[in-house]
Amino acid sequence: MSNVLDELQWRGLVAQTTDESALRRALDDGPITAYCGFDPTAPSLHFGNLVQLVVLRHLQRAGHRVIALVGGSTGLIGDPRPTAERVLKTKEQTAEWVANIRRQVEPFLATDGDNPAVFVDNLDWTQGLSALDFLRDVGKHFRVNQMVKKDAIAARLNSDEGISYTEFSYQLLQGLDYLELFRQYGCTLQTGGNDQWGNLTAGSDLIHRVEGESVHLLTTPLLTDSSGEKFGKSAGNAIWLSPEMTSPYAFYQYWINVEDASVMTLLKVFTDRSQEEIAALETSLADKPFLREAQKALAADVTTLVHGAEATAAVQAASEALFGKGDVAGLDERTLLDATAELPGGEVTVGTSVTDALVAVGLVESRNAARRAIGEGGASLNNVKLTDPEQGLVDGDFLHGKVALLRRGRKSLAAARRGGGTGDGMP
RNA sequence: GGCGGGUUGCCCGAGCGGCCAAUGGGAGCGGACUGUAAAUCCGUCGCGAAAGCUACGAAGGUUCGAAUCCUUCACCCGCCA
Repeated sequence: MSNVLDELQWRGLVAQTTDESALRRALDDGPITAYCGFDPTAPSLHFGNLVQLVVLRHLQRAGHRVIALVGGSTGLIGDPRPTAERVLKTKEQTAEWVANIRRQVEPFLATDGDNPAVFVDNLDWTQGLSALDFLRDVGKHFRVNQMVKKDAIAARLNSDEGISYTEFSYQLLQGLDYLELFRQYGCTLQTGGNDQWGNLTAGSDLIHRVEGESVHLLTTPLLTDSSGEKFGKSAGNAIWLSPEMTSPYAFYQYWINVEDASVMTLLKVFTDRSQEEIAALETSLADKPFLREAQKALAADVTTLVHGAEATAAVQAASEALFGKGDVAGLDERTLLDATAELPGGEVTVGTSVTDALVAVGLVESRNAARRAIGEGGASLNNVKLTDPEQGLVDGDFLHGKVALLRRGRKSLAAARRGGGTGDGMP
């Protein structure tokens, strides 16, 4: 790979760029400085941000200087979504999330050596800016006529809800970021998701007007599955990078379950595997799909990237034990406890009905739902299908006297850990 | 400020005094088939064992009975000033 742009392209990480040949030349001519922003819209980064982190990694490894920006100020305003106005977060909340995100980004980039990543917070150059200065120095360079043409804004103007002035101003703030980084660091490339194109051009246009310089933009495609849905949701929940919010086990399971039609795309995007390795996995997928080698490779690499090798080994072993051919009742105590330690679960006493147990471990939301699941034949105890919602857990159900394995559907598992008491209803 | 339209379950969207826990679609969930894949087909989808309870923006009211009628409030949209 002569140019990092080629690398990014074959991996499917490039949706749009400004003047591609100029960008290619700039990347060839020597290290440039690139930045990507991460707004604190949640306590943790998520799947979507991972794509951007991967892009920064590639750029840094290719010898370019990278800046990771956290949106301490843009997070206070809110990037307009095409669908609905955001609820403003408190300043305290935002500051807390900024700190979280900053911590989460660091491990993805080299922070020492001769080309350390730079971390900035856009609150640093905006909090002291007065409204009047902002309107005079920044606002004057923006044409409302152009601003309203951007997709997210146009969608909102056409919606019932409209858009607040606050969110309308968002692109000015992001534009200012790029200008600021251009001035401070000579930054000439901004990356982001393709849905950010409008915000990114706000910056490059501003620099062009104010500094008379042409700078570059690069966006990554929106990743969708075969039915056009965005990736990064599991049962309606986002896939977070924080282990507190999405356990390493759940994270690994998400990737292992990726549909065949998408796994090659995701391998290219998220792993560092070479073209040869990926081609080999593609052959395996075509010839021996039941081995799921591509999914396993994807899950292993990405989990390692986000949670480290140790966590990955643990969840791999757990997955093997829980989904392998063997009978869970036959697992030795150590393996069983290690495997179930990765699962969500709860304490349950002997005598508790399986209905209550399913609720207690969080596999279903209500007793009604538990009964329904059992009625549908969709729940099992230690891999034995349940038929009677009133069945009580007995001593023998707790394997090695400690934990019973509850399953909902094919792949939702939880551990019922034996709690104190007999569960006979007597205090 | 005036006039008009709107606010229904996760989302879209019907309902316009009892037959409404609320048609339909989507998403979700489960089963069959498989490979912890996709597609397909089938089932299911407020809480409660049940009686019943809670729900149709909020609060009151009319009525034997309201998501449906009236009043006030909040928010959104449009037109006019």
